[in-house]
Amino acid sequence: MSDRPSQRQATPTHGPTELEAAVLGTVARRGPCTAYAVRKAFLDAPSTYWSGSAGAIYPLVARLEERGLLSARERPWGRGTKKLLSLTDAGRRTLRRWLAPPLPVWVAAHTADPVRTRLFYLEALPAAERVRFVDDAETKTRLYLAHVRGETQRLAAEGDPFEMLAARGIEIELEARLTWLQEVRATVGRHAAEEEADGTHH
Amino acid sequence: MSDRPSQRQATPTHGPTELEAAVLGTVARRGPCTAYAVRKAFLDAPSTYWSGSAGAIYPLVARLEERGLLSARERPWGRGTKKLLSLTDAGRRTLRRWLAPPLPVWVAAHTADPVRTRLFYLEALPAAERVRFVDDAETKTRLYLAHVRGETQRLAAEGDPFEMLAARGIEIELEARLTWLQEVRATVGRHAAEEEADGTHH
DNA sequence: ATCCCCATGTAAATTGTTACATGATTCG
DNA sequence: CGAATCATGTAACAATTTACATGGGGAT
Repeated sequence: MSDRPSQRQATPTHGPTELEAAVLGTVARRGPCTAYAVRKAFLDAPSTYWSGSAGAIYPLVARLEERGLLSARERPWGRGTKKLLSLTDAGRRTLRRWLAPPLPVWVAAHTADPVRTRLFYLEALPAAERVRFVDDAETKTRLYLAHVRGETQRLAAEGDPFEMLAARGIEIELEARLTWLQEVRATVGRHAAEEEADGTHH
Repeated sequence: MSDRPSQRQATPTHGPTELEAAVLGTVARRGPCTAYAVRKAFLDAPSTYWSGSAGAIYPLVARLEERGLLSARERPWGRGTKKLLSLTDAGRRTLRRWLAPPLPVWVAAHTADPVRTRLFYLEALPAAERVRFVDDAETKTRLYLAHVRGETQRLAAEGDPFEMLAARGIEIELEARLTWLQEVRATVGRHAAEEEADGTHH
């Protein structure tokens, strides 16, 4: 497939990066809020994709202000002030353009699943160890899935529908991984059995 | 969930980054090969996660050589030479340790799906546009899925089983996304219908 | 001969990470 | 009053991207 975008590095013509758009989106969802609140939203999110580190958010917010996508007004806080961020019209347009179809092709492609990445190279492991890999992947996926299911239920009751649907999407993705791991187990298990039968294990 | 790793930044104690391990794994799979061949493997891979740019691979390979995980021997090529990379014993150990269970918790967590990310912020779009978003996501996912299915079939015949299983994993993930998009469509479609009924669209 | 692939890099810029630093506020 | 949280940053560093640069080999 062609069309190899950056996702990480901003190219003036290609709209915001994923993180930039996520910041705009967060401000849109919350309404006027501090950079710290945006940061905390990433910090609290279960994903490890964005760390929400101060060193990422504050410079990013400053860039978005410079580009006129966010505006800040000071709000008294203690004896100083804090900065409440809002979307400008341009910011809202940018967010909508990022969301609106047609999606770039790469957005609809497959994700980078570190379990799948490892499987791709699993040949480097002895056959018996491969079985343990699959077992471990399954156990940990199940564990994580249980947690996400709790979240989904909570959001179904109190959250907004989009947050809930996103959590539901995670559920479905993890269930799919479990299905896949069954197939993997079949192949990997057969290899291990054959090796055992050969007596080539030591 | 705790345990927030970098995935991108090497921490001496925490083993290789994903990209470093993928390079080691690629050399392990191919046997002795040039840095260019590794680079091309990433370039040809359908994933946009790693660009396989020269600026990423060559310095990375140099780092891995310095750390004694890869060794290079010169092979005559034209009037000069090219460098054939092999795994050292330490390199093989590092790769195995990266592959072997127990997996770090974050590896078994959900992936960063840009479609899901967008859905999380979809409220910022007018209701009618949201329906078009879902339609477009479905169409593009289906298209991509068709391509991957072809790949899987090809690999089932000729490829090694791990490559095939990885492709199969992508198939299952994309099928799961389609399932999820059905659920999303139900909610999003209902909202749009309600808005239409209200006559609040303009 | 021309074009595309093989092959190896470097340079500048950007982005993000970890870690540090500081202070105010709120809650128990 | 002490601890956790809110709030805002900066500094050093690492990794990666884009773009540039160069040259040999093989096929049409």
